[in-house]
Amino acid sequence: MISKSDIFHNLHQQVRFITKEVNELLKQYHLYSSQWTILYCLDQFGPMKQTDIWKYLNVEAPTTTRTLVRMEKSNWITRIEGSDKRERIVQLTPEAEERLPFIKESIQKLEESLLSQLSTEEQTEFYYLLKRIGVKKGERPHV
Amino acid sequence: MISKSDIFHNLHQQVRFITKEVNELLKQYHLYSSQWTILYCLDQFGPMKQTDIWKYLNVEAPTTTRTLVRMEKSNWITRIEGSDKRERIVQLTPEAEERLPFIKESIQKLEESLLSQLSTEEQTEFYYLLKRIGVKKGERPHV
DNA sequence: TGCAATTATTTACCCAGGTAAATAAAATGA
DNA sequence: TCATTTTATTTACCTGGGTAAATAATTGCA
Repeated sequence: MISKSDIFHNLHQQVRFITKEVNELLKQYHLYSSQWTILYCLDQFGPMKQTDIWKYLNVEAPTTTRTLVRMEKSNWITRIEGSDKRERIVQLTPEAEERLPFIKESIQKLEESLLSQLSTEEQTEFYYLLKRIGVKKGERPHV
Repeated sequence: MISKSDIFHNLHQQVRFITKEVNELLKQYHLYSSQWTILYCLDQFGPMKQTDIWKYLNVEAPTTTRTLVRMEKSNWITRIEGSDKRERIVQLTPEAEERLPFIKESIQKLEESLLSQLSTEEQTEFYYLLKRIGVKKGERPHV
C-alpha cells in the first residue's frame, strides 16, 4: 500500500525533475521553461491579451507580467496597446517566429523521451488519473 | 489521443494547485509547504545533518539552508554543531514536537480529500506510472 | 452627466526552486 | 608534516509561483 504522502512527495519531485530537464534543454536558446510555455501559447493562438494568457495558463496576473517583461527585453515578444487602453496585446517577434520550429522540435523530442517508458494507453490512463486528483465529489475539475 | 504537452502542462498545474492548497492549510500554523516537508522528515528520522535532509528530499543544499534559516527564526528547529565542525545537526524544538501531531492530522485529511476520487488501486497505479516518467531504458529512476 | 464599481495591469514583497562561487573544516597522501 | 583535495555549508543572484495593494481605463447606472 502506497502512502498518500509518498504520492504527493513523488509528484512534487517529478515535476521539479522535469522542469530542470526542460530548462537544461532550453538553455541553448536562452529561454526558460515558463517563457517557453508562453511562446507555445502564442504560437497556438496568435496574438493574445495578457489576461487571456494568464487565464489560459492558470497562473496569476503578476507572474505573467514579470515573465513577459523579461521576454520583451530578450526580444521574444512585443506588447502593444489595445483599443481598450488598459489591455496589452502580446505577440511574437519575427525572430521568435523564426526560431520557434526548432525549439518545438527539441521539446517534442524531450517529451517523447520522458514518456518513452509509458505506452499510449498508459499515458492516457495517467492523464485521467492526474486530472481526478484534487477534485471533490460533484465538483468540476479546476483545470 | 492525449498530447504529451497536455500531460506535462497538467502535471505542472496540478502540482501548483496542490501546493497552493497545502499552503492555505498550513497558514493557520504559520508554516509553508517546504517547511512542512522538512518537519515531516525530522519527525520520521529524528535529528539529521543538513546534508542528509537535502539528499533525502532531492533538492540542492542552498535551498535547504535558506528554509532552515527561516525555520530557526520561527522556532521550529535548532541547528547544533556536529563533532565534525563543518556539519550542522538539525532537530525539532519542543514547541514543534508539541504541535506536530495536529499539523500531521490536518495534512492527512487534506491528502485524503485530494485523493478521494481515486481508489486505492488507482492510487497505486498512478504512483507507478508517475515513477516511470523520465526514466530512460535501462536507467534507474532518479527518485 | 458624473460618480461608483469593475477590469487590466503593475508594483512590492513573500516563499521555493536552481547555479556558481566562496569559506571553512576534514581527509588524503607524497 | 603540510599542501592538496574533498566535503558541508553559505552567499549572491537567477527564474517562477503566490498575495495585497496601487493605478489607470472602462462600464454601469442613478
